[in-house]
Amino acid sequence: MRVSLKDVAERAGVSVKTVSNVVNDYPHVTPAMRARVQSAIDELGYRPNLTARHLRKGRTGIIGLAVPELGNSYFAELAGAVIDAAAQHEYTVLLDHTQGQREQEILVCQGFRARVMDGLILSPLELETEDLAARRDDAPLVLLGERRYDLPYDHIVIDNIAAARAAVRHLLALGRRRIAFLGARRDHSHQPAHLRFIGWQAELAASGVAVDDRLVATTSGWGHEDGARAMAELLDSGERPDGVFAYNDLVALGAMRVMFERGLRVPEDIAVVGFDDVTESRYAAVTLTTVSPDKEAIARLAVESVVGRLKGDQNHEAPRAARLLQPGFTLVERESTLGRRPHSF
Amino acid sequence: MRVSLKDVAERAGVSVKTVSNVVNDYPHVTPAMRARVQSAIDELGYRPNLTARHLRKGRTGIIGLAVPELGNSYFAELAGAVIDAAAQHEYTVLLDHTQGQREQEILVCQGFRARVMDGLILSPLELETEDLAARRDDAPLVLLGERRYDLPYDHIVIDNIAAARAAVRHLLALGRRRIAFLGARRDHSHQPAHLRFIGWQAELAASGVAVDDRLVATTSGWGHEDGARAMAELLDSGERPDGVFAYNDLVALGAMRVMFERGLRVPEDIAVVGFDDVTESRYAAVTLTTVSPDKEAIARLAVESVVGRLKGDQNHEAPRAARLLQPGFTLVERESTLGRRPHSF
DNA sequence: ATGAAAGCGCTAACAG
DNA sequence: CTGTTAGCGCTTTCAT
Repeated sequence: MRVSLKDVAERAGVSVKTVSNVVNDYPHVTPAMRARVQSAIDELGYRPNLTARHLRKGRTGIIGLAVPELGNSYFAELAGAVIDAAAQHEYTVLLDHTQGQREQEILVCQGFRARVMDGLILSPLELETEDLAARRDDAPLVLLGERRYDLPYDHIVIDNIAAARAAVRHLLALGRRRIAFLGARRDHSHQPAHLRFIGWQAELAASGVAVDDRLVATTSGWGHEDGARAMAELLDSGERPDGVFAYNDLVALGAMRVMFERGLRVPEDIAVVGFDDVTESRYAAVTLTTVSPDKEAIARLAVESVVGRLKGDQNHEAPRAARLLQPGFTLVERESTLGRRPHSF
Repeated sequence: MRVSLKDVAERAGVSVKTVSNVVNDYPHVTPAMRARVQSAIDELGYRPNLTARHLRKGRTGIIGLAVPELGNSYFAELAGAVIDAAAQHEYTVLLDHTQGQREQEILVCQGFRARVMDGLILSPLELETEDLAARRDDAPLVLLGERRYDLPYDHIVIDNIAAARAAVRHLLALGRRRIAFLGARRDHSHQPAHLRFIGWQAELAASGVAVDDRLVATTSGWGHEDGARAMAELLDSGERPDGVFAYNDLVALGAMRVMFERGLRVPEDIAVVGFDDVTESRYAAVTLTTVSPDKEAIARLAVESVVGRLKGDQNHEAPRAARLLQPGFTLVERESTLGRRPHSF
């Protein structure tokens, strides 16, 4: 059987409390006592039972992170950053993926298999305001990404409209006029992908370029395959854009694959801009120009939000008002818009 | 404050046990009783405290998964598969990344911030046999990947030598004779990357092709950047392979980027084979021929191994002997060896 | 500075 | 079929 505090106490001939003090680095313990207890701990190979500690303290030291899809490297890279940021605060991350399904997102934010998590970082795709409003769980929740909800939760997201406009502006500056948007939802008056779509529209309008609905390609998801399919359909319909702004890098890369297959040159025939700046984009045959959100900042802010509220609870402070935090982004210009650059390697 | 079983019991005018029975779907409860208790639960918005349950039952329902790097989509995709497989057994996954650092791998397998995990799935890179032998934690552990340890832990790994040989055989069949290996470690008599390297050597030798050490490029890691750097160095050294077998897809893709930059055609000048079959490889400008391990099988077997041992403990069964499980793999032949194929889109 | 005892919320014997 | 009770291993008053 496992060795408990009591076993160590018996072995060292002291009380449990003393052992607990040593384990938790309590200030007032005589060095001699500490040494005695420590050796008992070592001899018995004692390891504290975190579950018991958690029950007692009411906190588990675990925060949840729920993203749509780990196969999308943006979320994988973000998850890595969150794990690291959490570790800085001595928190562990429980990772879940929702496949972008509303049901799964609801389950996660209701804390379904939770109550193990002190707090939750959620990157929703299909979740509706009403779902979130119906949330019973009182653990701190912070939202990530483009979807907006008018509810008192911290929300961390870059300025998607500004970022999209910067991307489109870049294409316009290159002289492109027939700029397609890849990755809208069927109902584009709605979330998600809404803001990037709006940004695309706004920038075109501001530059006096006609907004052509035939240049908007909808997708069901946002992976390579969706981008490829959307691009193929667009081309099959007879449209011939000279620029493409994609919902994200994966969609952009999938679309580029189709362009290559059909003998279209990037950027000569079609210039392409993505969104996310995943590692893959830096190593594509034609490197991808893309909006690069500050992932570390996003991760850090998300963790700080959750941890901050947790600390607040603990100190019986009045809850802070919900905040909208906007980390920065940059437009990284690469070959898919600028053309062949000098060798990097 | 949170509502507990006791509160519900008072409200419903029954004992805690009865409430517990209802919550746990105990068979022998009268429908009337069940209804009464259920409504009390609903009114109070009761949610069971899992931590308490865990303490009581000695199990947390959480298994850990530690991979080197989430940014590598192979591991991200694998993690997704493990999460799904675990969910089938009603387990939740705690994900960690070790950055392929020995220290971190040791910490994880010692169950450092653990005791929260009932079991652990670890994909080690630098961990040594001695580290593992020194493990005190008695939670079930299953190992993933190429590294072998002569210790009584289940190990799940495809036949790397056979897979590497199949890859090299494919290149040889295409008439290539100067086949480079990208991604060895400085000390190639050693793990990891050992088996794939051995397979490369063995297949060349078996075909009577000279094994040329100058065609072996070492890397420090296994990302795009490592592949790019290794390929650049190889070419700078004046070598001119006609085939490349890379440790993994990311290394292969990184190397291909360099080939494109230098005007080398794939596969005409250099045919390339990778390893892992990440999604990205199917959408590259030149799609990548690669060894495709059965990720779902790996995930399923890993979870079943851990869960099986957990069940065994519970039933006081004698522990099963450690097993070596080898899921299958296939060689997926694409453009990087076969050349331009008919359109997919 | 250390010890004794209570109890976090739950499940599992054991009664009834 | 339902109630009583004793802990799971730990932290934490409250004493000393």
